[in-house]
Amino acid sequence: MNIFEEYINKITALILKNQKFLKLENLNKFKGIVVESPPSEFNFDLSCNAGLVLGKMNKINPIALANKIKDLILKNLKDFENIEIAGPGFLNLKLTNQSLILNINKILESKETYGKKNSNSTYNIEFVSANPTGPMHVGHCRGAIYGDVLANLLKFNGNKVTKEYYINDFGNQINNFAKSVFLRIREIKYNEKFISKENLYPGEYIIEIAKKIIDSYKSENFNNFDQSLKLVKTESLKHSMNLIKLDLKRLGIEHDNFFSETKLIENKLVDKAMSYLKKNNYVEEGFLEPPKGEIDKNWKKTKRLIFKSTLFGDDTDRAMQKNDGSWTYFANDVGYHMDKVNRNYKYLINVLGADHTGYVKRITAAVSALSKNKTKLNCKVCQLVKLYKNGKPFKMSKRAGDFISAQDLLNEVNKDSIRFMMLNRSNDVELDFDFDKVLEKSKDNPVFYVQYSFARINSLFKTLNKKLNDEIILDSKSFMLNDNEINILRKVFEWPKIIETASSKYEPHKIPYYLYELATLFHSYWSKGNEDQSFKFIENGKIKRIETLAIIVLVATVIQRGMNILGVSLPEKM
RNA sequence: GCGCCCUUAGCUCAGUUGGAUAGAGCAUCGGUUUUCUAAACCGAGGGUCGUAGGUUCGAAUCCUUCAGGGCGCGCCA
Repeated sequence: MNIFEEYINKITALILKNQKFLKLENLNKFKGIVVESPPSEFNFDLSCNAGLVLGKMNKINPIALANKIKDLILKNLKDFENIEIAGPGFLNLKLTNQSLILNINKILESKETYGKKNSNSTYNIEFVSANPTGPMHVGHCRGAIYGDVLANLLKFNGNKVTKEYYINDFGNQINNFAKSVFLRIREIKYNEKFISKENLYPGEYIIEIAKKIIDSYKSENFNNFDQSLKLVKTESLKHSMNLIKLDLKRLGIEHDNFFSETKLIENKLVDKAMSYLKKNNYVEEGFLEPPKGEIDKNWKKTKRLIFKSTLFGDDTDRAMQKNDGSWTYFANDVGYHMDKVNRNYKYLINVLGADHTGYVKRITAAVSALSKNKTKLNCKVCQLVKLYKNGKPFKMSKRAGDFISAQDLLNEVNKDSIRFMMLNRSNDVELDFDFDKVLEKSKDNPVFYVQYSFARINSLFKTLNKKLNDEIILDSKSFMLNDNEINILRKVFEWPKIIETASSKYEPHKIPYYLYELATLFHSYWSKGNEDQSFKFIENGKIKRIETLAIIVLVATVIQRGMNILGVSLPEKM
């Protein structure tokens, strides 16, 4: 249930029925008319801009029109005890106690599903897809959490979601990775000094992987790289994917499907995609202009297969083949996305890091071409994470191998804080992540703040010897909400709207913001009892007013739903 | 040179299908604990929404200009 939706429907139906009386010729499908919550200083439950919007369309004074609509509503709908015209022509509406009770009961009944925006579509979310040449670093965590929470959110609404990881286990970097492991094996086994070179991976984890391989293959001599390549490669990949999966698990993330680039090629999916695109004249042999950026001495103007991605909004056409005629990384990815398209998802989402911004247009173009514009690929880019420690920037350099891994982070900070903090920003702004702040147990740290409100609620129920899901019966004769309660209730009414915008725009960060605001209202109400005895909830071991209990259960319900979607735990006691 | 993102209080940021007096947290200053968890609460100060135009009853939000910051710009992955 969504109270705003409910009343916009009632009000627009009423206006439609009385179109002639209101002298409205143009309704334009009520575009732009909304019911929302008014700014808190007005002390009303709902606000509607019908007078403003329809007034403009029909050239009628908005305040006069709003007044007429007000009379109509009061005469025909019994839900409101008071309506006022405010500002340039807003209708501010106050619900009767009767309808407040009705709406509270609806939420109490819907509990598990409160806020759900019913939908039954299918989604594929590709996220993380970190190169399997080493463990995840902190930067990967942001996209990982973003993708995971997006999946939770879409699932909450009833969609089928596949969480997918594309393993780039093909190409030069994997060979370099295998070579690094091979040389470390030689170092351990034969005391050959490992000399770090440009294309090799220096990290400590390479040694760990080397040791594991030596243990598992005691009879192997590892004398010749070419001979050992296949073994070392598969084994190294297995171990580093395990490292990544372990990190993901510690973050509370589990993918449904791991898609291997090597298998993609073995199954000739790229060739299939290419022949499809050729048939439609989206790919043909040709020449490209040299790149505009840095000069590349390996660049050659030779004939090769070109994808005409400019037909689908890209800035330039893209090469599908390298100098030696083999497929480019992009061509492989096109093959992969052909497979995704063929799996018939309604929506495809790719979560990318900031360093892949330049990739968005071409892959989006590819999906348009592959699906004849039927499947929409949406690429969401997560901006950089800037690390701080003691308020000072913490630099990472991948080259020297001194980057901060997800493990380092997880060893210092618990998963709940990482998840909440990484989501506490819109994905398209840079995020400052301070190791120290995230460990603080105070209002600075929003995770604790929200968790604490839930712990307080639980402690209250413990004192009352009641359970959160015990039935609550409100008596309409004596029903009365105080200012704190009505403010909390109005916030609770907004929850479905938060879910709706967060999921339709793929902006999960709205959830932590909202939960923080809700927790603030609750803490504020709670603390009132410290200043004024009469605001204590409990007297002689019993709740003073049943309304208070109802409101508090609503808060707990929404916090549970919200934190569940965020994948952050809610201790009952802190 | 081009593309994407960003510019809102001293700091970090919410707020964009155009709406009411632009909001939080931190920091600063002042207050609250015999009684349901002070990991909390209450109060005060703090703004030319980067610049200049435009669209209209109305713009932080839409369009254009310019400036500043970030990321990227391969036939690497």
